Amino acid sequence: MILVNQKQIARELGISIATVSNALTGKGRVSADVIQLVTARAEELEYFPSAAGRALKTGRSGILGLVIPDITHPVFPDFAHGVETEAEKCGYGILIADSRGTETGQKTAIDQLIQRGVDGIIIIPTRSSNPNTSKVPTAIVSTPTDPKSNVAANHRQGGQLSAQTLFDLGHRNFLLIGEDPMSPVQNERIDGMKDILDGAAKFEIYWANEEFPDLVLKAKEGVTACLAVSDLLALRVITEAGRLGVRCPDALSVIGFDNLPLGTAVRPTLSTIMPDTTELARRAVGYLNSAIRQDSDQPSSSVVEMGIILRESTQKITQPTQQGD
Amino acid sequence: MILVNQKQIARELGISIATVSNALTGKGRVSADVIQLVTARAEELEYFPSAAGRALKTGRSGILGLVIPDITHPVFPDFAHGVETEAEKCGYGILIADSRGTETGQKTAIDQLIQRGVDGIIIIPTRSSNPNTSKVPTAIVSTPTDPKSNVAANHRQGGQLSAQTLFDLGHRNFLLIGEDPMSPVQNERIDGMKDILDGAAKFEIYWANEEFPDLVLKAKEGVTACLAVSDLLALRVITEAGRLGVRCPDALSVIGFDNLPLGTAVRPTLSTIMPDTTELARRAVGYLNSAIRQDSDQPSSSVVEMGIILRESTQKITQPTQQGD
DNA sequence: TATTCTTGATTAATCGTTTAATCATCATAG
DNA sequence: CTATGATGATTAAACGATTAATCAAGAATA
Repeated sequence: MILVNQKQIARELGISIATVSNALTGKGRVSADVIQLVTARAEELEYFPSAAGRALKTGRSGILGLVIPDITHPVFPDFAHGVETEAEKCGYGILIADSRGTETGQKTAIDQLIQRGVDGIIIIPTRSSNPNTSKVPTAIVSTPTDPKSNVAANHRQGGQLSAQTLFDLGHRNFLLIGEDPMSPVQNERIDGMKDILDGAAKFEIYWANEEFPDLVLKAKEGVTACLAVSDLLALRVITEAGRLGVRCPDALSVIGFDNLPLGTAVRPTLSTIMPDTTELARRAVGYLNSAIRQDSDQPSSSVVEMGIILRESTQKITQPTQQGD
Repeated sequence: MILVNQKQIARELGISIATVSNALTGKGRVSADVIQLVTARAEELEYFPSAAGRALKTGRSGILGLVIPDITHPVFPDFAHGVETEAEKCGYGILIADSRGTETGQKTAIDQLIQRGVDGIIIIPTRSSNPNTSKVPTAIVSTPTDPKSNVAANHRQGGQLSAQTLFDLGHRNFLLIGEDPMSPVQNERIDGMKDILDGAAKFEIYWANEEFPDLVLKAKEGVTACLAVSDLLALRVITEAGRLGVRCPDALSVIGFDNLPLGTAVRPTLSTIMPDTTELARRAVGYLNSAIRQDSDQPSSSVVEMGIILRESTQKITQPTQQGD
């Protein structure tokens, strides 16, 4: 556990510490052969510069904070993964903090991160909160309609894509299912669906935490497609339908959101709408990066489009459903 | 973005920096009223001690590293969440690194963390790798049979619990389904199931990435229960069975592992076996903590038992299945 | 009164790295 | 032959917090 520092390298080679530092960082004036000598010795001794020493002097820690409402939410890992790889490319590490969905939790999480000396913070805000972060550069990942959002996925366009896809497959009688009517994300997705369906098809909206639709009844009424705001909800629809004898996708096409791992495990496999999380992460890190180095060309708020993954759960309509009420 | 440091507080109050430090940390000798004065002023100015300065002097960063094979694996978030809350109780932050499942990825991840000055590392090793971490205290979270494991969930006992539960419900003809025959975790779970069933009941083992069983045929042969090594696999079984007309849980009871969120979304809701991840995280952090402070009473390798969550997918057997071949 | 203790505060050194300022040496130009 | 420049390396001062060593002054003891 003995530490190798520049002092040791300097002593061994009989040169000054400053020269070692200059040789390793490429700054200052050092002869080529001394650079050679120093880097070789550093390699041998497995020298790693002290993060603390460097941070103290430069005022930058090389660490970004990531604040999320809930680690256990299944959408998170993909995003975190993207942020992590993207940050690494820029030479940053990622310190995660869970705000536990509360505003106070978010505040303490942010304070924690600042206290640990992060250079910047990426925040996925808890529901309609107003994170105060005057002290450190920040990138807020929220929804396009959130005025303080710096980076967002286009949930509304995702909703449009969801509806349009099934409309194009011939469906004309829809069930739109959300989980929580207070969620901005879910509402934007629903709004997108309505953009397409309003006036063009029949549809009904249900919020699952209030009332779950009677799928047999709905099937009888002519519903042939169900647009869910999440894969978990879509899973519930598929399996609930299956147990009631409404076969999917023959009698009912279903599509979800977020491309969770369950989508390839369930039978039929689940079609889904999802943002390019890698791109989302790249923009968040990129935005933060330029905020940190105070670039003049601060990128403005950007929005990432959503894409679709077609699997078995969405099919062309079989019998034209002109029977309904 | 102006920084408040001890020097500023000292200057404003007309005292020395050392006194400020002593007052804030409670060390040294300081009069009660000076402590009062200093803490009050620190509060006002929203003073946060510089992580870098403190780390440099004390040699400890207050940050733990967490190395995992794959952030996007659905089991991870629960564990990460536990580690994060547990670490926070001990005053640590968590720096995450994804080893991407490869041995070289793991090596670079560990090096990265060391370079960033973490005080210790929690590693979930990539399959049968031998992480070299002589440089920093380490807690390895693996399986009970892995000799280098410091903390582990008792997968075998979990397998036993899975089988025993359904055996007690009257089932005597089982399907055991794994995904990957090379996975130590999955094999230990299967071994546990065999511990219970060998000689006591009829059973067959399938590995899904090689061959998925014909559920209709198996039902005809008298199978009434399916033990899957993961919830994702269980989901596939439930939905595959449903689409083939083998109703769950009436004709087939199914149980999985890991308590994924999908377990409450699928119908029937899924019974599952899972470790107490909070406890697992607590032990990992606890082990690491005492390794860092070089406690003499270094806890030995510990194993966390698994528990069961009973939901709708497991039911008492209806007709005694003495018909089989 | 002289000596020792106690209390409360200050000085100064230290952690490891960076960097501006300085210096020595040698070559080139005037 | 001296003045100027360029080159390569060294000195020394930071960064912010901690901490051992020191000191001053008043209280207690002999």
